[in-house]
Amino acid sequence: MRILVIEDEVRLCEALVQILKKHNYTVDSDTDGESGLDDALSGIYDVVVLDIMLPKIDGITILKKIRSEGIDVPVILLTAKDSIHDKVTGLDSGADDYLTKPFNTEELLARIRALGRRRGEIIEPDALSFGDISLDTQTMRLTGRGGDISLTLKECELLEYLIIHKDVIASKEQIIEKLWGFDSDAEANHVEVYVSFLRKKLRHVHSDIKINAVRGVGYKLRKGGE
Amino acid sequence: MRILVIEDEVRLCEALVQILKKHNYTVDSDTDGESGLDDALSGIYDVVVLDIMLPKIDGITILKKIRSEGIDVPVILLTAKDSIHDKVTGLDSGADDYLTKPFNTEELLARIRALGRRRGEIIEPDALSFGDISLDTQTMRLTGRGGDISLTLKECELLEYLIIHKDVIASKEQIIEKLWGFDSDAEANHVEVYVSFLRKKLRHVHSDIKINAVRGVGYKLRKGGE
DNA sequence: CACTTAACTTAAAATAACCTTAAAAGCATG
DNA sequence: CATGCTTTTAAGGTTATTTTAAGTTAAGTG
Repeated sequence: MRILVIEDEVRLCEALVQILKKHNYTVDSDTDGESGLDDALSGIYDVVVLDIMLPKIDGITILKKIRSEGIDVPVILLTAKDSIHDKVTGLDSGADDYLTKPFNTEELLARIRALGRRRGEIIEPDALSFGDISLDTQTMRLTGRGGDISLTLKECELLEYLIIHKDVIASKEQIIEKLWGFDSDAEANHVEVYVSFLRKKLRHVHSDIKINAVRGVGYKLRKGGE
Repeated sequence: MRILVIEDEVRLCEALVQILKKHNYTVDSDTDGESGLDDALSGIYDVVVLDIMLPKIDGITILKKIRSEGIDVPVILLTAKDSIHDKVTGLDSGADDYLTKPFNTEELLARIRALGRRRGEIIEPDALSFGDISLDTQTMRLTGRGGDISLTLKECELLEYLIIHKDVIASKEQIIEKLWGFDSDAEANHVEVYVSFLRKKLRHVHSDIKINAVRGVGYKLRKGGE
């Protein structure tokens, strides 16, 4: 997952890069329209985050050029103000989404994920992380502070689900639906078994992450110091 | 935090209401444009979730009417397809955000929270609270002025019921019906036992909330200075 | 004030949820 | 078709929660 950020405000640009990298995306950036356009035309990116107001070449022009070259990478426009005009022009020119400054991290990340879903592709970061562990869903490897280990498909899916839903308690029903499908006859014990497998592997990589069972409700990840 | 959902697909509508309620929002809903508009014009909502395709009056018309009445409640549009046209029309008409079906819970919740932040207000779920306590029904944790503690399922349901019905005296029969179901053979003593459990936990978090027994009638919460 | 009844509290029993492990079954690969 | 790996099944053990039950306290009533 490669993201290109084109934004001339240096501080904002760096902040964006840092945030995205933190979430395990691969990120490049430009601070002017000219080099931004060059990079965008390379066609190697999965998402472009594009400011409208840019030195040398403005965002809308870049967007039009990209599209006229037949590159249909998802583009998220950054509009300086709450200017409907920019939005409309941007969407007309082939943008997939816009974001009004100031915006926050969560929102940007949500939109990037949403873009992936909308196109039916999966624009996901290659690795998820939580506390002292990191999960590479591509290679299905779990890395902790004391080594790494490979997971089976179901283990990986379960941990992925728990990390993505780290803020809520994931019920067994939800987990079953996700891992075995909506009308499977999988039982609660399936989940319990995999939770048990995962806990063992978490210990194996010396992570201090715990899978907390909330009786009658579901499971929730917990970091060491909580 | 009051949310209005206007959506004609009954199943989707109910699902939305349930999900939002589960996250401690107060939710009303309509399944056609006419009653939807009526409710929206009341101006009491903090967010409106509005489907575009609706019987009687379509979403865009509703949106325009709302705005022409000077109500600037945040509106999230639900667009049936990936139709840029709908988005642009919607944004022109004064929508704050849109969501393309199908979408998932997380995304909707994120957008609702994001809307609040963007406007600088705090559109947060009412973490069910009363006096000096606050109850998170998601994690089943009770927080008081001197720490927090986890509740069991029944304890949580009981306290939730008491808080929601804080203005009236909750009878044991009502409580039994809510916690154990309509035709259970649960007895009055069950309620008494759980009231006792709760009182102990309220003391544990140093709350000054009291569960008042009204002889022959039921229970009612009371704040410290009452 | 004595009596009755409702409510309170607590401990112990029963139940249901969850955990773990081992073994069987399924599946792909060489 | 044998091997190794993943997934499912199943059983027994552990613990948290719910229910039962019994003794105690408090409130209302004549």
